Amino acid sequence: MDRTRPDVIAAAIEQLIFDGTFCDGDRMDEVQLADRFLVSRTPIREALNRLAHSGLVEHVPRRGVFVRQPGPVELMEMFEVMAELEAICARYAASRMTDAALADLREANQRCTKAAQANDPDAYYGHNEAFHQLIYAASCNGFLEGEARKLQRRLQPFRRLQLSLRGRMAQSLSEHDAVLDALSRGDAAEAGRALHSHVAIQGEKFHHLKAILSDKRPPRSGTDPQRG
Amino acid sequence: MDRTRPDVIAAAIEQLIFDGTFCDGDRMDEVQLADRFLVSRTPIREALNRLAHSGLVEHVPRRGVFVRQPGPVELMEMFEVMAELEAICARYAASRMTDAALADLREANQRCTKAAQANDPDAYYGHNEAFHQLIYAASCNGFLEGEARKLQRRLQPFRRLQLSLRGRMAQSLSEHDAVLDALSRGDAAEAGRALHSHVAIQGEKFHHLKAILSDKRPPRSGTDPQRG
DNA sequence: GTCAAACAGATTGTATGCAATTTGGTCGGG
DNA sequence: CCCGACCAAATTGCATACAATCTGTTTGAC
Repeated sequence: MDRTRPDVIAAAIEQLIFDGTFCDGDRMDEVQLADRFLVSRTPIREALNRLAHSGLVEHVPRRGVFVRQPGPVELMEMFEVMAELEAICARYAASRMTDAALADLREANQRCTKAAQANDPDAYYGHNEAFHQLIYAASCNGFLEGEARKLQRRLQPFRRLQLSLRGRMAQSLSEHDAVLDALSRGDAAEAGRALHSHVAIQGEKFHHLKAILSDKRPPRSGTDPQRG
Repeated sequence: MDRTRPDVIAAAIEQLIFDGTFCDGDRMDEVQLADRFLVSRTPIREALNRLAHSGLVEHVPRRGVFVRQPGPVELMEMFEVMAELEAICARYAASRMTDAALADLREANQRCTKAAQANDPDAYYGHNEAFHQLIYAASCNGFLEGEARKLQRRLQPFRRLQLSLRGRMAQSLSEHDAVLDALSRGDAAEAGRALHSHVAIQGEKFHHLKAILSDKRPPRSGTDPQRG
C-alpha cells in the first residue's frame, strides 16, 4: 500500500491525540504541528482535513481545527451502530461465506484463544480485530466491509481499553464461539444476535470501565512505536 | 451554515460529474478546474480531497484524481447497506420516537401524497427525502442519523432516477404507509421490515431501469436548487 | 465606570514557485 | 523487428509568501 505523506502525518497526529498530547477541545495549531513534523503547513492541513473527515477533529472555518473526542452519548451511539453493522455482516456471512472463509475464521479464533491463555491482551486485541474483520469480509459486501472497518478503526482505542477488565478475554472468547457456531450452522439470525450482543457488551464494558476510572482523560491506545 | 469555498467548489464539481461533464474514469485536471473556477490549485485540491473522502472520486498518489462512478456491483452493495441502515433507524424509531416526531412524519408523508397526486416527481423526491430523514432523526441516534444521511446523499441520483418508472410513486407511497402504520403501533420489527423492503425495492427498480436503458452513462441528477 | 469601536497581533485561507515523480516517446542494442 | 534504457514534458506534491479574517485589548466617548 502506497501511503502518502499526509497519511502518515494524519496517523501520527492521531497517535498524539490518543497519547493525550492533545486533549479534547484543544486547538491543533498548524504551524506548531508543521514545526513538530518538519514539514510545511500544506501537508499538515491535508492531514487535518482527513482527520476531520474521520471525525477525530472538528474543523471550524477561519478558526482552526479542534480535537473532538466523542462524549459518552456519542460513544454509546457509535457502539450501538457498530453492533448493528457487525450483526448485518454476521447475517450476510451466515448465508454467503465459503468454507474456506469459515476455516480462516476458526484459525483466527484459535489465535485469540492462545493469546487469552497466554494472558496477552495486546496479542488478543490484534487477533480479535482480525477475527471481526474476517466476518466483515465474509459478508461478501465490499461496501459494508469498508464501513465496518472504518467504524472499527474509530472505536479502536475504546474497544481496546475494555480488555483490561479481569476475565473479559475469556468472556469475549465464549462470545466468539457462539458466533462461530451460528455461522457454522448457517443460522443468520442467531449469528447476528450473537455478534450484536458481543459488540454491545464491549460498549457496556467500556462504559463500566470509564465509570470506574471516573477520569475524563481520553484513553491511551497502548503500544505504537512508530514515533521515536 | 458557513459554507467554505472548497465546499462550494466540491459541490460544483459534484454537479459537473452528475451532469456528465466528467465521465467515469476521467482524470480531474487540477489546473483545468482551477482555471474553470477562477481560483488557484489549492482550494481545488481541498475540494477534490473531500470528494475523494465522500467516494465520488478516487485519489491515486502522484497520478491524480479520477472520477469513480460505482459499478453495478458496488451500487447493489450500497443499496443493500442503505436498506439495512434505514431498517435500523426504523426499529429504533418505533420504540423511541415522540408523538411530535410521528406527527411530523405523517405531515411529510402527506406532502408526498400531494406531490404524487400532482404527478410531480421532483416535488415527490424532495418530500420523500425529508420523510426518510425524519425517520433517521427519530432513531434518536445522532451518529446513525449522520451515517444514513451520508449514504442517502451518495445514492441520491440513483434513487431519484427510479421515480421516473410509471406507477412507482404510488407504490412508494403505499410502502410509506406501511412504515408509518408500523411506527404508529410501535412495532419495531415490522417497521424495520417495511422500510428495508421499501429501500431494497428502490435498488431493484434502479437496476431494472438501468437494464432497460442499457446505457453506461452516469445518471443525471436533474434539479438541485441548493446552489443559487 | 461602562460600553463600543478601532487597532494590533495572530491565524487561517489562497496563490504561486519549485522539486520530485510519472509517462510517453525515442534512441540504441540485441 | 522487438525490447530495454534514457530523456523530456507534464503533473502532482510541497514550501513559502501574501491576503483576509478573527480575537483580544486598548482607547475614547458617554
